[in-house]
Amino acid sequence: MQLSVAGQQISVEAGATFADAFKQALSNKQYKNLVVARCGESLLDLTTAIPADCAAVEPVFADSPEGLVVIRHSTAHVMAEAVKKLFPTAKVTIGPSVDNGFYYDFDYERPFTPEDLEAIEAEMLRIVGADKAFARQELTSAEARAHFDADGEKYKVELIDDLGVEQVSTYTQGGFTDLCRGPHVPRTGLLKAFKLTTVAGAYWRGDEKNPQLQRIYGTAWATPKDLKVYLERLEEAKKRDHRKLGTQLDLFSFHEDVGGGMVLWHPKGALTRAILEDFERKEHLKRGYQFVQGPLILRRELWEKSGHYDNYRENMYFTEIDEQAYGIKPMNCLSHMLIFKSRLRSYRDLPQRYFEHGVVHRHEKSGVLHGLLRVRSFTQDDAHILCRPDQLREEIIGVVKFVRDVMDIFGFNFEAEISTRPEKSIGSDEDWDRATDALKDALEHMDMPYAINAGDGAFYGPKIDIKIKDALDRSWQCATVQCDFTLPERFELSYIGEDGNKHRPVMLHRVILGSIERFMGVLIEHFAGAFPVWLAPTQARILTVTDAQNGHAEKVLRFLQEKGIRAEADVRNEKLGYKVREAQLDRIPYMLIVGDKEVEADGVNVRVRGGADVGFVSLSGVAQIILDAAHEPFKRGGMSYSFS
RNA sequence: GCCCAUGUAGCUCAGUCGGUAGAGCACUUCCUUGGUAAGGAAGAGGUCAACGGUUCAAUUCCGUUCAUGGGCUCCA
Repeated sequence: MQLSVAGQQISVEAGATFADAFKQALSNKQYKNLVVARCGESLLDLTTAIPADCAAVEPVFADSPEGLVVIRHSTAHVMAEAVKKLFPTAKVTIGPSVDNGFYYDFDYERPFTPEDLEAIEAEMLRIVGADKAFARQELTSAEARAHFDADGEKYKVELIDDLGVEQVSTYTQGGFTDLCRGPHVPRTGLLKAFKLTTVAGAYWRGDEKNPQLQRIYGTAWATPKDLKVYLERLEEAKKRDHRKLGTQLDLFSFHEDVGGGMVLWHPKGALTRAILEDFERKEHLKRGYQFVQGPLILRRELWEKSGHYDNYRENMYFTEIDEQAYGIKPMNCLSHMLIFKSRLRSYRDLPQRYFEHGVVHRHEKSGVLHGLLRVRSFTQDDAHILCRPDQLREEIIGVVKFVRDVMDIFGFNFEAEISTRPEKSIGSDEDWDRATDALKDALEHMDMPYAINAGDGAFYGPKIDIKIKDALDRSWQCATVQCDFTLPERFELSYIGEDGNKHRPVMLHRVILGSIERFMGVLIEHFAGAFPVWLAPTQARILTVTDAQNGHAEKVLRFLQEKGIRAEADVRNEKLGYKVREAQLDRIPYMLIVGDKEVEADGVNVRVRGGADVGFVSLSGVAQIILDAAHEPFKRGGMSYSFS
């Protein structure tokens, strides 16, 4: 038969496998790097006989995204084999590939220890060294069920029962057989680069009511070199960890006596957030938002009316005084609605865009707290837009544009997701459909691709979530736009229309940065602590060579401060090298060195954060350099900003 | 909330097989006045996370709580 293999027409005998075909079409080197075959949409084992309906086949190499998925999945099987060999009473469950690696969940009588992981990894290396074949078997569900039942693999039996199909496939390598759709690499010898990383608890089928299993995570790559690069990237991420940098740069801390998830902002961290917030306020004013502010606690009845008491109570803090119950706000919308409601509104007044840096408290489960990225007390850059239905689309577009403008300043890329109606929710199907359509419509108008997150909306309406991608290509949920037809209903918000009758406004909840705390955490990691000049809490530090220059340092400091530059002077009795090192570790953008020469010439010697030596610069010259650098990120959008 | 691990000086960590603790950096003082990533010396600094239990004796063993870390589930 004739078929196209990697773009070449070749002929193969009937019954030939994909491996036979590739052997003809590929160089020896390419062939060795081959993992599976792709025929149309499906990936197939190389050992599979070429089906009659397959006219064109493409190779999938080890280092391709699809190839890596196969390698990781096969490595998971090898790990399961190793675990069964070392711990025969462990029950296997599932073991998929994930980003950068794989995991396999086991039911075992005790937790696995780091020493167990070493032993398992050593056993895996033996299995890989033996270069065993992965063999696929097709069998009926009944046969497979009998096989796993005989082995006491109750989880596999449950999986087969739930699949509810006639035929299943299994894969065997060495003495280990696993229920699996495949495909797999042809031989274990192709798995050249893996490492077990961690062991963790996980629920069977992700449900916390189910038994807790032992999950072993590993990473696997096409080559040892790729593995090494990945492990180095992990090290890099560790160095950028905002919790570590937060201590090193003296930005913030947590205190056991304060409670979990409560941040204490130190002067440098508080200044940086103040700059962020100031920047945001100015951008909101430019876009027609109005500042408002509500209290931290509101009477419980109000939360009952909004539906938060029924739907969100377990996440709220409550307090009581004079027999009056109050809820500490987990969201800012109620005050904003009451402000809207405080007087009669005309259709001419809409949209009303209320903005507040609102401090909210949410009692997140103790196990989910994570540095600044998940806290219990945080500040949202929150706004509620109350508008007419016909203004909805334009308002959503305005918000998405706002997000784009702001994220450009930081150099973040982003992607959008639309989340639809969850099970626990309020409002009519019609309202939900209308709101969801408006969100889709706005993203389509903006030519922004989006994914759908079915059932992931807030209880009061669907939403667009915007995830930003940082310097290490990790994504973070920050901005969100939530459409809400239900709260205006519950609070009987209205405006007088052109027709003189009352009409119901639509409310948009939206945040741009999300939470200031989380965004700060993301920024710290994105910039590895080296904030851009406009955000850096200290923009310049004056370093004296000896105390003979203290007077000049004082003069330079005052000069820069008068220009609105955040500067400080290091006049300690230390050597210059020592001061430079500290300034570098503190990620100060500009080090201004003053020795006798600079006093003489009335200027400074500039060293920038990256280590480059600018040389001698006059006082007005250095102020200009710093102010220009602070302005740089805003140039692209024709924007400007300065904190003073 | 669940599973596992961890909690010793401001930071990073040693240590005590049960007899109340140590280093480096940081801090203070002194010497040193040194030109681009750590000059030298001395000093001070700890209820060994908190609370209970076992013990003649607990920082060490056990329990509980709190906090932190890695996951699960959930979220800005």
